[in-house]
Amino acid sequence: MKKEVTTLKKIAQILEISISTVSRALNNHPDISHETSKKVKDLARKLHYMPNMFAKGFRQHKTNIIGVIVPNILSYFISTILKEILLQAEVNGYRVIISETNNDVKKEKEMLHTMLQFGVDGILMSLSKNTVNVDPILHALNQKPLILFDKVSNKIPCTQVIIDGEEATFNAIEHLINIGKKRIAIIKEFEQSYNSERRFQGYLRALKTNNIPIDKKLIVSTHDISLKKGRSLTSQLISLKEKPDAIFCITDAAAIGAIQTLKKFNIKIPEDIAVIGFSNSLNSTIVEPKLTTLDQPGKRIGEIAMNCLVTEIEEPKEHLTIKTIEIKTNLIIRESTLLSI
Amino acid sequence: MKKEVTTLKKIAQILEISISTVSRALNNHPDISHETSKKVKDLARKLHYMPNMFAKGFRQHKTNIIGVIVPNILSYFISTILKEILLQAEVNGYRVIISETNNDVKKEKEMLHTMLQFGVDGILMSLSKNTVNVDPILHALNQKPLILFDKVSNKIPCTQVIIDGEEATFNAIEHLINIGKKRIAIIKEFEQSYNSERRFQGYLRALKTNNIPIDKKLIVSTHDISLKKGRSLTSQLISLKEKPDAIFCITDAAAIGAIQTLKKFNIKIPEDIAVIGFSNSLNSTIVEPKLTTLDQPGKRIGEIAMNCLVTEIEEPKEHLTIKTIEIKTNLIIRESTLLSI
DNA sequence: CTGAAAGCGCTTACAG
DNA sequence: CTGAAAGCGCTTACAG
Repeated sequence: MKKEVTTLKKIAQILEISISTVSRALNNHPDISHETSKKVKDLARKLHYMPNMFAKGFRQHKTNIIGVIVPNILSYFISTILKEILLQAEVNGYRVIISETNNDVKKEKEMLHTMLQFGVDGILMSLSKNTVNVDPILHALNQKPLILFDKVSNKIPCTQVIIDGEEATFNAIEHLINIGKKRIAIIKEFEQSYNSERRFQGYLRALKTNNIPIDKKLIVSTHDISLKKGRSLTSQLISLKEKPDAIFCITDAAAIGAIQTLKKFNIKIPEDIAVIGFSNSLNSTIVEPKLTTLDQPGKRIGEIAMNCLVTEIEEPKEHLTIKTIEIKTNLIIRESTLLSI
Repeated sequence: MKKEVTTLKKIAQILEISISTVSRALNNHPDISHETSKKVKDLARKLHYMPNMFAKGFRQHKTNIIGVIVPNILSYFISTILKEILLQAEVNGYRVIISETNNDVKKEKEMLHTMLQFGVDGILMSLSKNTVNVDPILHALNQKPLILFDKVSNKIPCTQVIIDGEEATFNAIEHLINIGKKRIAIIKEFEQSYNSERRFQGYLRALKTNNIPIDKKLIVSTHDISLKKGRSLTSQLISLKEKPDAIFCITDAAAIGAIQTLKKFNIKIPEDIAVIGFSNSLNSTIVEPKLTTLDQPGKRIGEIAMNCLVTEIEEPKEHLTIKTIEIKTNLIIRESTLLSI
């Protein structure tokens, strides 16, 4: 079934010239006469010649493959980033190998290893939730260009591309304050989550800037932020003696859970309690009331990360240094905070 | 910056044995003495030896890379399939290169070409919406195992893995009939969509089986099925003199659009008009009322497609024949058809 | 049980 | 302008 493949050798034999000449002709080497070059190219086309990338990569120590490692491909935000990475890769002539860790640190390490072994030219990576020991990553970084995005770590001296979650949250909280909210709760993850912590810092700064006292009862954390947890933590918040008048959730999923619970208890949104999420996911326009949320421009992240990687592949850096690129983002105001004051 | 890499040669030199022996020791060749083998393996570990997969693949004409081509990675259904493909690939020792066509036929052809050139061992593919000329695919199929999933074509003699959309839709329509609906509308795509047509056949069969006359006014088609189109086509349907009492949409997105429009016009769901979608997407549980929908087991599709591909890679088939694997699926009944009769 | 050698398909410094 | 030859890192048939 499998067809015989055309090689340089075959073309050379038919044309009765050397393999070197064929190779050069096909690579537009200036030395080759126009005549020869044309002859070779015509025949190559006719025979559907396809260079064997393996031989080529092997020879040139460049594979034009980049590896991408992400925790979970099902996340819409991650998909958006991947989509842009694929596009940019194509534009720059790279193929993309994707691996998913499912937040398993052991797998993460293995995948990093496999990718290096495969000779990828560089790696784009979003850390798993539980990555504590960064040694495997440092080891990889020593061998090939590596760039982190979204889930990053300041223990790794490389380029890192993230959303400016601190400022974004700051703006979201100020928006709540502007519509008259004073008891603003936050549903976040535990401390080990870098993104959650940045957002929490924004929350704290906004309260401080506006002279609103911090009430620890309004700060609730969970290990795995999700729609369900959004529901249960909201139940917890509304059973407080002094209820919150707004809830900021560090993900849309949790915010949707919050909305569902508030509706169940007939609490008016946003009059009694306003809600803000983070992601601008598809769902945020499907829930009722429509969710105010922070945009998460995955496209920008993917674009910048990929372009940085291409640059580092082509011009390897001498010294490893941490360089964080923070992308500004916008608050998208919808019904869940739309108060006619 | 880049570290010196360990090769067989280096290990051989240090141990003062031949490269062949090192290679055999590492590959557990039975000939090698236990002692030598241990010595080699220990040193290899110590030096972090990683076989150069390019040299290996090049030598063995096997890359352990498979290519996946899909129209759009942002679709939740596609992501689910990809997730399972990645998992199965890992289990079977394959790496996965993913490309996205965005329904561009020209790109589809290029990607197919690039993948072959890259020496993938096999290809998993979901056709773009506009694929008419299947020659490039037939050409690829002649060179490497290729399996289609979800978006398939009966013009291509290969294994194809799909949802049984005909039966699924048949069941959905019978469910509507069982709750007393008689004027059942369908929102579908135009004829060139294979999946849409299969679902439409199920619709027709269900009506026929239950002696319900077909009313052409209740059959509406669009080129690009979407939430927006769900809205506008629903407006169209409810402006009919004889309104439908149920709407079946071939995607969840369109069904959500339908629900939004019905609510806007204060039409009761499901009492006045019931709605069913297709996908069991995340959104289907977020809309209110929650959407009755057909599950689309992406996991099963990914699993079966990948396993078929691995089989074909390991035991190439002699003759190319079409073989369609249809996966049964379930109706998930939620509020949008939950009538207390 | 081990080694020398050929070869996978390609590129490129060297020679002419 | 063109060719012969080496070499990328590995595997394996052949010989001992």
